[in-house]
Amino acid sequence: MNKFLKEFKERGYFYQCTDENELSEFMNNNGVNAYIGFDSTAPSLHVGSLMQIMCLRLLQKHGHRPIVLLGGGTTRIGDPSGKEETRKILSEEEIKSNIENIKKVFEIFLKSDDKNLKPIFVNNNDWLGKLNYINFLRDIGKHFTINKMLSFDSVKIRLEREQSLSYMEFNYMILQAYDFLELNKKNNCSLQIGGSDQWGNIVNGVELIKRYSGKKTFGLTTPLLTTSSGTKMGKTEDGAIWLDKKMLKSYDYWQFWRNTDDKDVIKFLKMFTDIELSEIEKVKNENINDLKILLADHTTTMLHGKDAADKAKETAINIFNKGIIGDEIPHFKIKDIDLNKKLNIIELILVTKLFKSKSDVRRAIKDKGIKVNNMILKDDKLIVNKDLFKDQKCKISFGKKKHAIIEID
RNA sequence: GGAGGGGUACCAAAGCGGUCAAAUGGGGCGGGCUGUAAACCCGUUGACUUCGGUCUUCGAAGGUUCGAAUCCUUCCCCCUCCA
Repeated sequence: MNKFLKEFKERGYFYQCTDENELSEFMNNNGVNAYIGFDSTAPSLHVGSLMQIMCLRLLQKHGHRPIVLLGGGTTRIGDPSGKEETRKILSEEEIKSNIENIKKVFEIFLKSDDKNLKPIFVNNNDWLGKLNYINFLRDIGKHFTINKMLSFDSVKIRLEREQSLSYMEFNYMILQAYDFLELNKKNNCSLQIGGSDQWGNIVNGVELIKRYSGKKTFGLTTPLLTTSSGTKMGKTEDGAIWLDKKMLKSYDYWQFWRNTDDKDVIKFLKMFTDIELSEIEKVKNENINDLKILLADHTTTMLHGKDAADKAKETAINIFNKGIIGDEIPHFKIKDIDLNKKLNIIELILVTKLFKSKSDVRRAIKDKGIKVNNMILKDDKLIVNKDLFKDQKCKISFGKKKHAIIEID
């Protein structure tokens, strides 16, 4: 088997392929240009897209060229696949700024030094935005039958659930198929990779190209990733795990991986790090917590750099093993004069933004969830005085994992 | 266009004149156990509070009533069936 495909499988990225044997042969004989489309509905990507990004990395590793499609055009429509309801539609300005920001993620994850493997960025708005409806229907629309379109899961589910599917969304699959055709023509792209929920859309593209220009192309899908506990990857208690320093601090990113479920650790090491599989094989029976640290180190280094990863690790050791708070913990400032105003402890705690309301804080105090300078806070009527601030600093902890420092300004 | 069903907190779903800030389940959060894990157990899950209460919520706006998520009117949205 082709070595890219082999590793693709071994790392757990493989779900389905339109024609595995031929693709394998094709990739053996050619440097392949392969594309993955990314949603531009948010200002950044989150961990849910990480497997796809890793796929692009793997392509480069094996001498193939990634094409990153940031769907300015399709984002304006909204993919109904895997969605229960119609998505909100974003304005063009929002999409544009999202795309700019998302691009940065790929600049981090993908190499640009080799001009033959350097990622190509495309925005499907460039061609979808210019389409002429009549021409499009005649050239492209004729290759699709409603009969077939109705048979796709993305459509069937919506119909079965008695949820409305707008004509606009119904067209999404045609547009995605057309994207593939465009990329095939313009960028010699012959492989589309995507999540398993994209299967239908991908197959449509492969078939459209076959009919339109008689060329053979391929589709490859990755499994829909859930954690061992069955929840969707990338969504946690505090929201999405963003691949962006501004939206999620590197310490929190490190923590996310450090807190991986035992059962997922090896799987994640394979999927989300570059550690050679033979190496993973060697260490897989080591202490599970050390492996989690290994995972956290690698993933964080990849995204935020070695320094950030080291710092995050150090911070974690300080917090969990030594009870010391470092710089990675959010710092907040309070004015000296405010301290003289008989400030209630609740108001002080609110400064940390760990809570959304006073009731929230009171509740947490009742649950014994708040510590001030490592002491459980029992009295919600405590008046803040300067004794709480050693070296001008006061530490507020919520649960075991959330901490903040308040400094006198 | 005609007939019917429905819109309840993060989600699902009860309630159908007062005892409803709203059952129950899921999710979230905290605590316990532990390994910063899983499982399990306990608590909690609108806001403000001098902890007595107070205020704002059940698609929207009005109305009836001492009192409405619950009744009436109008409007908006969703679904099913018929044409």
